[in-house]
Amino acid sequence: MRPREFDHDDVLRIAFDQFWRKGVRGTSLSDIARDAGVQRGSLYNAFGSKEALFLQAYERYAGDYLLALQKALGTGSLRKRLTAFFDLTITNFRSGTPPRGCPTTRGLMELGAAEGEGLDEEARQVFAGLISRITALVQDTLSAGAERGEFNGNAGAAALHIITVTRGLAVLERAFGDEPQLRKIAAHTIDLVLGRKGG
Amino acid sequence: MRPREFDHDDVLRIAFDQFWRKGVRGTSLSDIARDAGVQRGSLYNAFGSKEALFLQAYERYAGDYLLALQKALGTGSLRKRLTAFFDLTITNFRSGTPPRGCPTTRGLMELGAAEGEGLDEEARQVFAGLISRITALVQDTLSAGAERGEFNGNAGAAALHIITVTRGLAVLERAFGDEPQLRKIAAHTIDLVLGRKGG
DNA sequence: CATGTTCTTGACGTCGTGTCAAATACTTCA
DNA sequence: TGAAGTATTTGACACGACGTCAAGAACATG
Repeated sequence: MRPREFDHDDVLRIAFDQFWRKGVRGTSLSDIARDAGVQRGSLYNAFGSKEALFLQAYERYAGDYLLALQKALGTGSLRKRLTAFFDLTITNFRSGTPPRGCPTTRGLMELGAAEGEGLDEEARQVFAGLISRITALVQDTLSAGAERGEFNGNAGAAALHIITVTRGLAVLERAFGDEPQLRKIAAHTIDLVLGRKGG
Repeated sequence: MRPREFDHDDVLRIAFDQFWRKGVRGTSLSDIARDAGVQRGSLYNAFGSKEALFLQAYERYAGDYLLALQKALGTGSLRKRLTAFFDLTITNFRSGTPPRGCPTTRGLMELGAAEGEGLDEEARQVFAGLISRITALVQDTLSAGAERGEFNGNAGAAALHIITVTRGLAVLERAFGDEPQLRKIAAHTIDLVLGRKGG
């Protein structure tokens, strides 16, 4: 056994950074290889394909992202929690250091990756899994809020609604990039779901 | 002057159909050329690039789509109009004849097209323009409904909210493909915006 | 120190985009 | 009717990216 000359996780981080900054399509394995100081062939040997590499990098990110969301949803009044949730989501659209006019957002990266063919099905499932887990997180938060009398309504439906708005915001961000407006929409959504009390 | 041997609009239609079925990335100009019975070079001569061709095909589609939306938003009670609007939007996600497990939807095609680099900026603007026009349409409908007492609230904010949900549905459709659930979310959104009266 | 397994390396094949010059076909003007 | 001019078509070319493969290199194990 000959040991790897590079760190698996380092490459994953570097790859994700590139995918995020330049988009999946706009990032070649040569770019990643150069940045990571690794031969291109080694990447194929270690990960199999560009898409498999993306998937691993994405799943790694998804884990971190979920933890952050969980934290944001864990303190304060229900309204505060939801506000923090939207804040984190919107901030995340442009976190990092995007280049000139970069329209690529983490919030929709997986769509760019799946566009065309290839790992479509697998990327779809990974993405769907992330969405589901986020929805569950929000739903739990709403249910807990309901028990404290901060919300009355269908927690499942409301959570689904919130997640839908969240994904819609990602699309709008890509089209307009207007962050203040996104926050207005988010606030409005919270008002609608919570019934405007306290707003 | 030598006249073109193919019809500009025919090619646009054929190209859009391919883009829709296989995604922008998954469609090569060779595919379109073969389907249209045109030489690949002629496409470059006539349209400039794959992305320019996509943009023209997309703008053509956008015009048709807007007309259909306008029609859907034009009859019945406000609730009926919004329901028709969401129906058309959701149906449009999968209209046509997608191949096996096709995850590409018209609702997000432009994102796949813009992924990476190239015409990013231009595609973004075209997409943003379409979103804006749809938002205006919805807002007008809400304002008209408000005058008839069917809605009271901020028509602008509500329209933005609805459009956001719409784009979010497109993302969810891509992730889950579960149409019944999309319709539930749509109905819930209408309830939230209209205040659940009559539902 | 020999052996074997895995990783690395560089060359190759394929496909897709985009460019270019030469050939072609049509219009227009004489 | 015929010649000139112009835009289109055509096929070859260059380039970059993904993916494969065989040969060489480096390490663990006996």
